[in-house]
Amino acid sequence: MSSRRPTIADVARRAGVAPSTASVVFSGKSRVAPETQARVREAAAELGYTGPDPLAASLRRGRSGIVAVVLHGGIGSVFLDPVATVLMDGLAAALAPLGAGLLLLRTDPADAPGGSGPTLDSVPIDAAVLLGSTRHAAVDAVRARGIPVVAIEGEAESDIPTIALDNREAEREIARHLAEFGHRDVAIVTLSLGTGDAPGWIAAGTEARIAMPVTAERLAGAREVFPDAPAYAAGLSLIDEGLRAGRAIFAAGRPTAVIAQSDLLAAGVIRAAEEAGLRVPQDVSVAGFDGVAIDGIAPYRLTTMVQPAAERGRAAGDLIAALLEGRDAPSIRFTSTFREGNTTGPAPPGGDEAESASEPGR
Amino acid sequence: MSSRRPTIADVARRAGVAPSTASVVFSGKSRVAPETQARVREAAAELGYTGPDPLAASLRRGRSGIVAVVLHGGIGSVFLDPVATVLMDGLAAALAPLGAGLLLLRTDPADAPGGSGPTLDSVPIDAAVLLGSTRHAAVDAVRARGIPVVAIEGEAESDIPTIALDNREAEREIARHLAEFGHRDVAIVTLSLGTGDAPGWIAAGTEARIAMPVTAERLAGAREVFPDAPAYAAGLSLIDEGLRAGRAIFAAGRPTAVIAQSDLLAAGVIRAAEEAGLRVPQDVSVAGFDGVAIDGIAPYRLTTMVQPAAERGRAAGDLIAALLEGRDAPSIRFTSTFREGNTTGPAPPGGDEAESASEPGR
DNA sequence: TTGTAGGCGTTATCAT
DNA sequence: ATGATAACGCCTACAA
Repeated sequence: MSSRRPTIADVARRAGVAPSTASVVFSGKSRVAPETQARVREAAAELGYTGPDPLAASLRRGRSGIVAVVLHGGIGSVFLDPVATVLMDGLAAALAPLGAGLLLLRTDPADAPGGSGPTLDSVPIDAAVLLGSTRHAAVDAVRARGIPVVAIEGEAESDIPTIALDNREAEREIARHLAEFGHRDVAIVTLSLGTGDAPGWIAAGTEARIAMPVTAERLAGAREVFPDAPAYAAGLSLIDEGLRAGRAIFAAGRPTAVIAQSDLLAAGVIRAAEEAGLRVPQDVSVAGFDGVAIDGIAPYRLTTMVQPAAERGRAAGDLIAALLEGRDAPSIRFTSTFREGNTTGPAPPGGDEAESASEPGR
Repeated sequence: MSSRRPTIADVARRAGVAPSTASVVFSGKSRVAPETQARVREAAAELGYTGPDPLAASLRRGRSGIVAVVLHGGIGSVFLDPVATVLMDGLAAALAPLGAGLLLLRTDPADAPGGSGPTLDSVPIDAAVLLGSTRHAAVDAVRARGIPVVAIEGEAESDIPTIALDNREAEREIARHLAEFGHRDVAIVTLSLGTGDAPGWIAAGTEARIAMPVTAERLAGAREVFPDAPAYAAGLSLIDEGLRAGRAIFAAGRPTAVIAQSDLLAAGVIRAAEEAGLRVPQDVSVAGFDGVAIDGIAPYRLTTMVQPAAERGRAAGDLIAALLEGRDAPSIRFTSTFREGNTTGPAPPGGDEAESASEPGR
């Protein structure tokens, strides 16, 4: 018969009430006589009406109940990182009471013209969370529209409220831990530089061009303690990438300790050390960063800086909630805490030939 | 001054054109004189108008550009599984040309009354993808509204189009591979039962109650070859869970082969074997399932059934695209292919005491 | 090429 | 407790 889906107006008509009354029956916003209520529900059932259309309701309310999460790179590569995963869980938890869901968006929809993918400004969102860098063309447009935007790990200079981490201080702390153990000959494995360069040793000039804030900050922290340590940049935060980096490092020299910028990388470095016949921590100490649970690295317990990932996600959610209510909310900076595991120990005695791991790359 | 955001009508007025003209300038749906266009854009810039409101546009078009992905459990636990991750990537890729983004929704919004979380029927979506089970209250409501729903790994009996996998046949195939190698004494490690039970040996009666289709199907396939093999149910698909299961198995007996229902579980079983002083594959063979890249299990290459995870995700996306265009689209069943690695081999000779791994649990 | 008009389906407000 | 009305902001025939 009718090809059109029934609307709340149809239901109201059939039940013999006003549309506004029917609406209230579904939203529960105000009291309705039980009898009227029953009539409305009955009419709805007869018509096959399943409730207000979310799109129309959203327009009317001015809220879609959707928060965008802007990712760098594909879903696959982002969620391989347990930190991102935990962050998202925290975020989802904080947003759930708002009834808001998470919409995954990527920054670079291949720029193909003609609308290849969904974009920040083509999609009905109430707010956005930036996961990597805050530099993104559509961000300004979205903010201009009055939509709250929050960043996790963004550039410091931006005026976007940020859920930051004490990357530099934390990395310095763990570097000091190694220094106190007597380590002098240390190598560093960094996260992606974000420059598009392939993984490999970081040349002197490259260091200033690092595009990923996290990477740069953690490196700077380590550098405060070990200014001349050679650094190898990994591609992604993965065990296998750490393995590659570790192989390169142990092929080039015999540092007594390796500082990895993530626990996954550290796990890979440990593998590489084992491969090279080195015991951890007797022959070489390995330190990580993040402190999230890593599947499959038992029986090691990494010495690492534990960042409050879930709390950060939750904080982002709370911040959004605040902004959405019109309160204004400040950036927050979280602190990491040192956790000693069984992967670091005193520097082995002997072989004090300075800089045995020095600048191998070229 | 004005507190209200400018609308396209404001822009049109200021530019001295009709609203429809301004609209066309932004959508590019039809040619507009360059000069008019410039006037409109200028007016927009002056007013701080950043483009049509996606919500209003969506209502008008009847499309929100959002596809829901319904997950079982938190984001954290779902994305720990590389298969899910790859599936999602494929899905996102297939949906991008449609300009559709992925909205993450979980099945069990803690059931807290009063609307604790976003739900399938409270959110403006164009379609939905069910990731785990298809049994979900809101699904019917959504389908009643005419919204396409597609399942990945759903119950067979449902009338929802499904992207299926030959779980049973595939697992039978790999079991046969082991049988041909002479293995008779085999243990099985299954994925979650979905019953809420804690990990542990599967009692005879439990087997019929398995709620996760994948688990039941793969188990059935293995059972065709090894009807009496003891089976241990893991909680999640994780290396550490496989390790736990493996420990339990090797503590209880000395099977010559272990069939794990996922590669992650297999990786854990291998660890457990190493712990127990068993060499893989000389002393014990280990077979997996999925064939996705697993971070950190080098140098092993698992013998496994490779499922086309990315293709499945893409197929789900294509299916949705078809349904959205009104074409109707059939369920698809994908086939897994056997891949021999270095973790399975001939059953070791000797010790033929039948069923050395038999029913240890109780 | 540009303008006019009507409606997409709701819900908030105000009156009754 | 219920009803009438007016937006929410846009888009698309259709007419000029």
